[in-house]
Amino acid sequence: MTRQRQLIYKIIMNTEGHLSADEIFGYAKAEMPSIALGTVYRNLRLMVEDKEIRQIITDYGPDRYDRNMIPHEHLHCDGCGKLVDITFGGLKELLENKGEIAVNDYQLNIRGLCPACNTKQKKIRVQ
Amino acid sequence: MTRQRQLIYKIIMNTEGHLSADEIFGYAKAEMPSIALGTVYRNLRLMVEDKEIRQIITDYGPDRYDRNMIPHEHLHCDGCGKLVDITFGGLKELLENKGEIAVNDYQLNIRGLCPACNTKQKKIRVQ
DNA sequence: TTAGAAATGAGAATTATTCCTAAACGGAGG
DNA sequence: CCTCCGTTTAGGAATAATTCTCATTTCTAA
Repeated sequence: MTRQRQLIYKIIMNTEGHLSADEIFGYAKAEMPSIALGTVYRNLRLMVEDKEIRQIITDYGPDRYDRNMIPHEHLHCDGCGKLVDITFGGLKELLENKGEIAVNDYQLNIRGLCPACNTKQKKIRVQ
Repeated sequence: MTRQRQLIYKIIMNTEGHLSADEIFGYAKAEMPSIALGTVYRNLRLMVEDKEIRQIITDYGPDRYDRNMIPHEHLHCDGCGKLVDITFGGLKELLENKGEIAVNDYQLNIRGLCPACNTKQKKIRVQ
């Protein structure tokens, strides 16, 4: 494992949120000014293939990368604009039973309101 | 509604599968050689906004467009390579009940085996 | 220590999509 | 039918994200 790959891995592991390749490149460049964007992309792809990290494909910008390998869903909140993790256990099994299919991997992207914004919204409605 | 938009709409409605913008452009050009790719993209975006058609974002190539507005999921089969529609009713409600969120829209992309390939696979295992 | 393999840095190339602008179209009112 | 005016188009340039190329550098193991 190269120094570059170690650094990229460390950055993702030390970050709570969801980083884009360019953001990771920015942080990496601060510690290792000679690193190239292509190296970041190559290593991200390799890590995704090795299932060390998770890739989130969205419809409103660049892909994002996530240290959380526990299967979970992503919610793009129309209220606060954030990309939020949602855990919804057993979806894989549910899909396999209902659909007569085999699921190797899946990605569920939701657009809607996160728990916080949804609660706010309900209160407004009640008033 | 312009002739261009009518043509694009007709092409999508007359196609069973999932077309990319470039494929739609190809069919449209056959009937109206002067049509521009930008026009195809613009009208596709407008139709998606008006919910006349559905956009499928994938992780292995260009976006695809689908006439089927009934909520459904997409399965990219590792066996035969096809992009298959899967209908799995009530997922929206399930998500809203479990997650305390509001769902405006969602997109579920599965990678795995379609019913046909899955059945084949099972038979092989049994033998 | 050195040959061969693997990974890097720098930037060109590719892919998918959006943006820009002058020209063409279309339909409401005369 | 004209003509005006807002809308849409064609064509191509621009952009954004990502991958590719290749000479150079860095590892690895004999």
